[in-house]
Amino acid sequence: MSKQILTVGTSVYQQIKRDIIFGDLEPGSNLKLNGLKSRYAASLSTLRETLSRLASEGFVEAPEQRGFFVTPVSAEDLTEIADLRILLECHAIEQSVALGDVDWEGDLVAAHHKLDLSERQMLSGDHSEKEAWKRYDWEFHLALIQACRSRNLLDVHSIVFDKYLRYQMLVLTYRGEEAVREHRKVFELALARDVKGTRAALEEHIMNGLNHTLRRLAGSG
Amino acid sequence: MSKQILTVGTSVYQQIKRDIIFGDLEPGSNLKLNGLKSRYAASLSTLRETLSRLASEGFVEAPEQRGFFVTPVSAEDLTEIADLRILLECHAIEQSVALGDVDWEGDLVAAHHKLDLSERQMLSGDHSEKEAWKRYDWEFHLALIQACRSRNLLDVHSIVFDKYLRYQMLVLTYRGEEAVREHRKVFELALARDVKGTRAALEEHIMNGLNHTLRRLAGSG
DNA sequence: TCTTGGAAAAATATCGGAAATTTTGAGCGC
DNA sequence: GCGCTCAAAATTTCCGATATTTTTCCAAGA
Repeated sequence: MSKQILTVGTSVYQQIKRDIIFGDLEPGSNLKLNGLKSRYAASLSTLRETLSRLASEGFVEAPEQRGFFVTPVSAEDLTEIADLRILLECHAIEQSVALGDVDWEGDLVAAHHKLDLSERQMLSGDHSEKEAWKRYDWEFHLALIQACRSRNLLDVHSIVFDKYLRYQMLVLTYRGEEAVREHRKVFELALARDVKGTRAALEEHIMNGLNHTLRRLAGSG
Repeated sequence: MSKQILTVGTSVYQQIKRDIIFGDLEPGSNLKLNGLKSRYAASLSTLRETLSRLASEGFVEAPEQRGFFVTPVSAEDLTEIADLRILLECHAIEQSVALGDVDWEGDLVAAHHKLDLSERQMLSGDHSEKEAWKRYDWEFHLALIQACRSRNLLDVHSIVFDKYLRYQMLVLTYRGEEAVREHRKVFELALARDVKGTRAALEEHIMNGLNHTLRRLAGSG
């Protein structure tokens, strides 16, 4: 729980990434260095360093000599990202469910419990804790695949997951009851060590989320 | 063919990445900023920016407050990367072979031809053009999956491919005749639009490369 | 009116140095 | 000999200033 003392660079990196994912920095918008300088209280060099990192992860575009932009959104991009997430996460969950040990099960139970609590709160109409819900959702999906034995796979997945999350945050709506059921189903199949079943349930969960988000994205604009 | 005028940052980025992939910067070695400054003729800020990018791609490690290191190598890491490459590239090639149009076929034929020439030169004992061979190998594999219709997938793949390549360069040896045959087989199955066949041939090609590289890696230590 | 040229303004890219942190190593007590 | 402390050295982190490039805008000519 204790917060490590952060360097300015890391702190600014986390803030900007968060602001992009939560839509506080609008997709496609121009990130003027001087503007960011006052907003995030860091020097130009530090900001450039941060934006370069985000650019290589794909949250920012950095055309040579003409600054930085928040990566735009589009239905095609969302579809690609969801496909990629399915490819990576479904592969990882198969490995993980097959290989996970007792500690993995314990962490998974804990993560699901916290997500469940948070989703019930959202269901009851209290959307104030969107950021907390986002964290629990992430931690649940991470717990599922944690035992896959590939750091490289987990690293790539986490970036794709965050990109997917930006779209979810953008449409602002919560799928409710349906998502709760899907999470529970994946959870139970994973504990039962049903490799193929878990995989199928996860794929369905992501596809449903994609369709939901695509509809809202088209609806708003 | 014309070379764009590059910014210092981009130029240094390409040089350092190349030096890591080709082993001129040793795995695990400490990248002292002042040392790099004279070697690559750039300021500290520019170098930090570059190293941050490479760190987020995974070629460099950047523990907080204690500098930068070339990412170490290990048999486990190589195995993970090969698995990831199979996951991504085999998925992409299925899409690509199914969807590719006439232009795709044309580019593929050209890429295979150039790779074939380069490999024959390597076979005849002339290893002077290792860097050119590397480029042709990359361009061939890229041409194969180019029509997959997912920029996101291609972007992730290119990083994983480069990481795999570093291990190949590290062991220095060329698989020769065998690799030539495998490339030709993948090429012909792709042109024949045999989706599953191409996929299987590609997977076999990567697995053979992995085993070859793993043996050499263990051998040299 | 439309296009073109080209300064003025704005923004980015790069650098060198100051501040903060980690590493080194010599001296001291046990 | 071994570990500990603390200051010196090395290194990383961060910022302000300069150089370069792009963008804006206005006027002149077709």
